[in-house]
Amino acid sequence: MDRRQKKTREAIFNAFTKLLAKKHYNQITVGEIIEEANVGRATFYAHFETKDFLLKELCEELFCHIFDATKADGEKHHHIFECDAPTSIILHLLQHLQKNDNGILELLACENNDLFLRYFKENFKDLIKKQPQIFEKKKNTELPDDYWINHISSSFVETVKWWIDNGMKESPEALSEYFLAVI
Amino acid sequence: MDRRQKKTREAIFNAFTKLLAKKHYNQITVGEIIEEANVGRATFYAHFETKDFLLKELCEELFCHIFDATKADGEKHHHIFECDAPTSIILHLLQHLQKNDNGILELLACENNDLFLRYFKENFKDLIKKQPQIFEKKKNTELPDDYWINHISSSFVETVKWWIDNGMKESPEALSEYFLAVI
DNA sequence: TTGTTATCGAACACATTGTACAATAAAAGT
DNA sequence: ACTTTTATTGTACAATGTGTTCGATAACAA
Repeated sequence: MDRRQKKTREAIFNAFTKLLAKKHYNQITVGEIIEEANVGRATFYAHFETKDFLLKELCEELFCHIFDATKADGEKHHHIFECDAPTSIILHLLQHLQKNDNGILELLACENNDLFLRYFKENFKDLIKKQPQIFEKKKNTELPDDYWINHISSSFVETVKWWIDNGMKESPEALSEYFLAVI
Repeated sequence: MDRRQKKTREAIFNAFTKLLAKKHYNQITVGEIIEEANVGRATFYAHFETKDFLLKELCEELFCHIFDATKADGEKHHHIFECDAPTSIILHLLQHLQKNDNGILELLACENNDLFLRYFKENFKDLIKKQPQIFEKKKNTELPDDYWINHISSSFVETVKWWIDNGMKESPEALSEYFLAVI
């Protein structure tokens, strides 16, 4: 990709992220974004069809990044943990979040986090579907698989959300224990 | 309240609900609402400051209604169930939802249900906070109360969401069992 | 009946959107 | 170094939506 394209794309993402931390998505205008990004109006529309597409692409970049990193880490540390127990995966994710590489925390914490949380949950669901053995349900219960996967995914997302909203006082280890306790 | 005011307020709510079942909130214009409701533009703004306020008031009416009904039912049938076990309250709520008095199902099922689900969860939280004895956590775990209440509330909302998204094939009794099984 | 109040329709200023185009600057190919 | 291609820019533009104003009309309450 052209160096110029990367630069403007980056600038628009940064400006958008900065604005999202302050205002609700609905109240952010394209005019504000291009002003914050120092980018021409036509340039914006050359990159993104609408504001909605911008949001979508931002989400995809962020979550691809964090979940790919998790998977890569999982592979790398496979020998250390010697099994992919739930604890190790959950911990990896929480620690990764705590580091806050991409400013993802601001987006998960901001007022209109619905869309981010939805993407978060979908990515987590996929993670579980690919490795169903890590969260086996108790064998005496008659739950639909689909319901079970949905339940642990949303519980995890809600756990993270609770964590962030309460100032992230707890350690990733403690939070991981809470989560595994209710599951 | 004036009979005319009630009428227009009702008409606007109905039009808005109808549109919400079809289109995303962001893509609904005031123009469409007043056309569907057969109401003058100035009249709309005499009732609701903005579209956001309309949504807020609609949510409040709906959930006040359903949770008040639940509480009232709870009182009425108190002698039948003889205790406020989780089962009876959950069943009441699910049966109430299944009846779909206020067209609330369409709103919970529609594309942009985030706001409704949030209101739903908040109301459920309040219900639990007022009667904390019905969902006691296991005594050997060291969970923060706040985390626990948040967890069962969001799990219940997610259960209902899953139910609706899957066509509500299960009976309220079965769904209630699923929910209590994972809690 | 009389006074009050909600509604109406039309008009209005204003903001935002998404597009078009010619000029300019940066990148890539030769 | 020269040329070609491509991205960016600024401006202008039509189209749409927002929220307000105002006089006229109809429904309401006393």
